[in-house]
Amino acid sequence: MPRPAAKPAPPERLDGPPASVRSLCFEVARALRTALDRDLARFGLRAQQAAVLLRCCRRPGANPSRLAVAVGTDTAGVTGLIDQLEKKGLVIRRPDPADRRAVIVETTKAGRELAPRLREVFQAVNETLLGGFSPPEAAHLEGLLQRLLANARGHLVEGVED
Amino acid sequence: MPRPAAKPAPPERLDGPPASVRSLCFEVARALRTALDRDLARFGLRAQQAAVLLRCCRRPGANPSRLAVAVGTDTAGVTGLIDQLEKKGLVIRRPDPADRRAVIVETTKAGRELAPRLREVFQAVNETLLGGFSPPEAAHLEGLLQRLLANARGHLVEGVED
DNA sequence: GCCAAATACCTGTCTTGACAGTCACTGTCA
DNA sequence: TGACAGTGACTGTCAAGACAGGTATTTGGC
Repeated sequence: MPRPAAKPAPPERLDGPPASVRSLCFEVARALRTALDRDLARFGLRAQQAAVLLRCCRRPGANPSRLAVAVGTDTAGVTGLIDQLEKKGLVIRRPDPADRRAVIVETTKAGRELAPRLREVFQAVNETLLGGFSPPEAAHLEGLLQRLLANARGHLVEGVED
Repeated sequence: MPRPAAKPAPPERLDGPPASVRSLCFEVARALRTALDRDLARFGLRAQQAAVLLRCCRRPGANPSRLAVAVGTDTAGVTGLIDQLEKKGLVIRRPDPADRRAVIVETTKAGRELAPRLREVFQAVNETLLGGFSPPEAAHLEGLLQRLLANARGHLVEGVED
């Protein structure tokens, strides 16, 4: 069951050196997730559950492995998310006829009907997030974030050879 | 006990519309946390535990409320983090003589000795993250992230009056 | 065709984030 | 002084991220 409403930690500057890029990334992500969870609460869903549902709608024939990559977790996490969505009657698991290890996740009628309203929530959050950004500015920001992401993932890969 | 090493989800592009700013924020935060956790694992700490410890070192006389704001969670979360650090012998709780409700979190000798090495890890991740960014570019990015954060938090506050 | 390796999914564990609820204590105001 | 709202910390609950380990199935090499 999703949280009713959230009173997130009060904004405040913390670090001696003004908030680093690193901590800003964490704070933005946290605020975003909280906003999504709160706005999705009236549909009885959390952000990740909604993301999985939308993904299933957009790309029929979804399986847990691909869903995991799409929503940024692993197959174990997706197993739980699908469990919840199945309990709510929004998706069903079906055995894959082509591969008996695999599972196909299909949306139910209820799931497909809910999807557009969830998309609106994501859309609204996206727009609020970029409020005051001109389209070229937003595109620029996107490029910068891509570079951050590449750097962060690079740091991960580097260390593997320890 | 911290995770030994991490094999994060393979990088891949997912969304029809190229990754949105929103999902990029999530992905960057996730990659960052994983990187920190992995690099801190050899000290037996997770990112949040290390953040709390460093905060206690930097600002002696820390209490859970302020720590919560500093590391981006609530007092309940901090209670758990302090529990872990106390079990590891890196901090101790002391009653606040001035306010019998309150607690002062102090670093132990072991905690203070560990701190510089933790700082190095955070520093290294910060530098990797900003690899290829010139100082003015990094400052610019910081400003953009501040705007994102304000927007995301604004969206939260907006909705409260529903 | 057979066996080992890889793959797909699941279960269980640990940690964290975000609450709600509780208790003890403080500060204030009548 | 005595009631009372507010505060600080804690407990408990639920969902999620990130693993390890396990089972069933497929695939590739021989």
